[in-house]
Amino acid sequence: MRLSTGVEWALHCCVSLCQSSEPVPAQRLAELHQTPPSYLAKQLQALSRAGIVQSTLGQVGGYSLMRPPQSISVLEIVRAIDGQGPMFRCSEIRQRGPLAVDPECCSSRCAVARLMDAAEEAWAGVLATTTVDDLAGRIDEDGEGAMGEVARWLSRNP
Amino acid sequence: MRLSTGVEWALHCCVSLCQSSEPVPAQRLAELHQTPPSYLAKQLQALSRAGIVQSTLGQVGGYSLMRPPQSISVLEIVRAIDGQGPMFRCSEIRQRGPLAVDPECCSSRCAVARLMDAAEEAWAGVLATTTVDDLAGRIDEDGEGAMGEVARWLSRNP
DNA sequence: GGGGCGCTACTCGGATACTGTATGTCCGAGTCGCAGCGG
DNA sequence: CCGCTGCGACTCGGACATACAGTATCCGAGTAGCGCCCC
Repeated sequence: MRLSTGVEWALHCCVSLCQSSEPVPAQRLAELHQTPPSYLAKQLQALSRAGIVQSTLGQVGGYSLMRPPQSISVLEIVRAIDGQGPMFRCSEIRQRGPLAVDPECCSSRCAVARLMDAAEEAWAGVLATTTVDDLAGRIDEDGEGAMGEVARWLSRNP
Repeated sequence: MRLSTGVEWALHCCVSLCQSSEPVPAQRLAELHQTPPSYLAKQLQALSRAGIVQSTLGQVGGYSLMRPPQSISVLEIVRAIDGQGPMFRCSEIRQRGPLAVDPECCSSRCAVARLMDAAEEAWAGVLATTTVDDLAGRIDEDGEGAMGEVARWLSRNP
């Protein structure tokens, strides 16, 4: 059970994007984070499909946040990259084998699945209550104005 | 970020095992849950390495719980099958690229990693506070004495 | 000089290879129980 | 009748294939800006 590498990149990209009012090309984001440009593009496309970032075509196009960073939760980004499905998928073992339970008795989920769901909900809760803006603030505190540098670097022409 | 299929099987196996005082062969557990015997054996071996179950060799050998089911947490089992590593692995993006932060300023973890760690801790907390015994109890409630049937089936000779 | 048009350069987007992990399978090493034999 | 010994069958354990998802890459479709030409 490992999170995709792209999740980390996507999070950093969103944090970086909220420092720029103008669209930033994927190429430039890849340069900033020193990641494979083509692969990062894939992640950004996923964010675009999820309605988190907006893509602009053309010569001065690129990606920009679709909504204010206070209204974008970390969970949204993780789900967009990693997929919507639950981490635990019950295969209904109880309905198989010599002691198979009658299917019509299985209206409620298996106890194992219920526990796993509860755990995942706790996990998701932490991520849902943190926004991109929160994250940017924390990174800025850690790095003593690191976000300002990012903003300057993004606005600077290559 | 998907949990291994083996996690589900391992959990059900542990629940079943606490219904039998005598060792149960992997073959028989596979029959009970209708799973690939060889693959299930792999999971049981992992549980054995983790010190959760005890393996007994010989003609009437098999697997049995090494400790009372009240002292085995679900988290232990999940970790044994799925691996100990954290689900989020920080690649220290902040130390790369044109705005690389000085490595000696990175004594504390990245803000993104801290958040992910917190989320995982919340997840693990739920699983750590639930034991195999709890799980068996819940399954028994759901299935109206399902555990008793399992105990009877396991003690019955094939 | 102003407006329209075409070109170019740049962007994203999806279709396409490759790699690593999860899944699934197999056969060998080891051990216990039982039967047979001897005392 | 009791104890020892050998055999056999059953067990686990790790080494070996396969399938799928994550990783990485590329090229085509589309658009906006800019320069040029015409009026």
